[in-house]
Amino acid sequence: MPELPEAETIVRQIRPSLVGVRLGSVRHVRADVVRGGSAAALKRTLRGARVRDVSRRGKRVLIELDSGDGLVIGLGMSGHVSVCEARESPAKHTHLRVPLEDGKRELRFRDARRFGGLWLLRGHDQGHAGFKLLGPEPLVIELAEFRRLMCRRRQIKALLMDQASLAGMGNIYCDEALFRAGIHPLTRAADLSSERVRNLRRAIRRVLREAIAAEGSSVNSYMTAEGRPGGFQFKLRVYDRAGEPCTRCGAPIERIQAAGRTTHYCPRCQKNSEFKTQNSKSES
DNA sequence: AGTAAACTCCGGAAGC
DNA sequence: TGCTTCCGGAGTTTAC
Repeated sequence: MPELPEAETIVRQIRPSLVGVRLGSVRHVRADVVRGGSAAALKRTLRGARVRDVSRRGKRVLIELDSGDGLVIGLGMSGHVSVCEARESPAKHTHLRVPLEDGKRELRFRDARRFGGLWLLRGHDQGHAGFKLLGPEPLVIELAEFRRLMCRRRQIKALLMDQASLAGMGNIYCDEALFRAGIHPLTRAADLSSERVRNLRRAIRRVLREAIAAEGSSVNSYMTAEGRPGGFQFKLRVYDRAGEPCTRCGAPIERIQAAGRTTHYCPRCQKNSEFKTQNSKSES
């Protein structure tokens, strides 16, 4: 599932093909995949526009135009972005095709499950555009601000996954960061000691940087923009490893529900004192 | 107000 | 082969 490292990988790969390039007329767009703005407005905005930059916000890809407008691509859980040969026959579930000015290549967006989508950003509402405001970037946030975030009473896992609190963490990297920080996923954020908060921020930064270096995790259908699988799935320590031995202590990794999500953790390495941990209803 | 849970969208994968 | 079930990012709704 594409999260911050996967989005970052896609951005790095398509950026060189797009920056400074003029877009042609939208060749195909599936109307109900356009969630911010209309398909007609999207066509009008993209046609003839020059790409100023390609960047990432949280787990979303942002294509900024010289006009000041922009296109946000949300990847959902099965979204794929690529710049490919225009004559290449489009894969199933391709919802957006935008030719580049050379006419030989195309920007494409494909998303089988359609949990992702497209948002048109008008110059004046950068950051909003129909979807909830995003929280700070986990690789940028300073310790003091991170501490303020952790003052809430929510479960730490729910808080980390909430895009309005922190932008870019999903199920995989949440579990991995909590493991590295030795924090039980059901702990209330406000109950974390000062030292644990500092460790958690460091664990988040490390796991995200390592995952970016490996071009993301291919656990389901994720592929880089260049069509290759990432490499970080081989370095996951708890995610999708229920029953397998902990890489640190050997205890079997457990799977529970937290914040409505499948959650993996080591019961020995991520043990918080009892009064700091909420009881799980669905321990398996 | 803050938190949490249920429901919704959808198709691939797994299980029977 | 064909059915049913499960899963999830995130918005919305509902309930404490």
